[in-house]
Amino acid sequence: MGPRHGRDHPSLLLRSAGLRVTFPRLRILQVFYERGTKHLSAEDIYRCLIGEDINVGLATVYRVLMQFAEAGIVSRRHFETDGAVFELNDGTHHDHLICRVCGKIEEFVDQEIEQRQEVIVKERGFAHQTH
Amino acid sequence: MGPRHGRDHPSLLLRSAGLRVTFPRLRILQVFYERGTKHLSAEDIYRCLIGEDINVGLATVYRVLMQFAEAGIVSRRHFETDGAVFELNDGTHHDHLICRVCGKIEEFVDQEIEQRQEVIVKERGFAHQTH
DNA sequence: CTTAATGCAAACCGTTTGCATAGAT
DNA sequence: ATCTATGCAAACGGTTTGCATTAAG
Repeated sequence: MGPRHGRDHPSLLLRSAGLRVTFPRLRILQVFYERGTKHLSAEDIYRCLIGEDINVGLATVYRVLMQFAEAGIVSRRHFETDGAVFELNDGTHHDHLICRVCGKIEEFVDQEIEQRQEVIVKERGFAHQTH
Repeated sequence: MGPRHGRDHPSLLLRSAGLRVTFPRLRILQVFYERGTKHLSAEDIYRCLIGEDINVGLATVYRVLMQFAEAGIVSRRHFETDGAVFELNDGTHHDHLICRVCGKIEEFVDQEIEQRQEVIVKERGFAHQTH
């Protein structure tokens, strides 16, 4: 059921998310595919789209990113800085390692940590549900 | 007398942080001590101080919180929501478990996770430093 | 043709800052 | 007396929204 992006044709990806296929949405997807950086702010994306033949407004970038996030196409992250960054979902979960000096973000997955998190959530999960 | 476990007299705490002892700073500290909730936004604190004999401005709340954070008295957190929350430092490190439905925050510490994090940071740490 | 998506500008919200005044040492 | 801290209001940056227009289905 989980959308397998990354290999799907962008139009199909949008359709299967129940979104109309429009220029801004395609273009924003493209930026994610093209860009080396994995974590992009709305502004980052907006700046990539300025000065092109067809104009895309900043408000649209925000709207599209929100829709993408709701559809599971991207994830919205906040880290410790103000302002959100968005990251294309590739179906794999991972954590982040952020350099406090240069802000560089590296990703990692550690099975031990994942397992312990599961245990802890389970331990407390029931308490939450009764709340 | 000497500092008592975990909670110095507020004035001493401020002094030892190199901060002048002022009404707003004392009052904001008090709010942290009195409030059951551990994670407070600037607004939360501000609202606690409205309608009292002496007025404390919102800008002051922000300024004081920033100073407290710099002095290590509180920590600033962002979680996934917009807006920062502040938490009194008690010297112990912990992680957070946040309910996606009601927003409730629980704290926990897990030694296995802490150790794995150490390992991972070390593994990648050198790469960072050369950067 | 119908309904959703877009651009633009204005609104918004949390946070920061400039400035004249009050307050701490 | 000095020099910092405060309140207020205005500025700010990121994000959202109202509305008339355009484009997708």
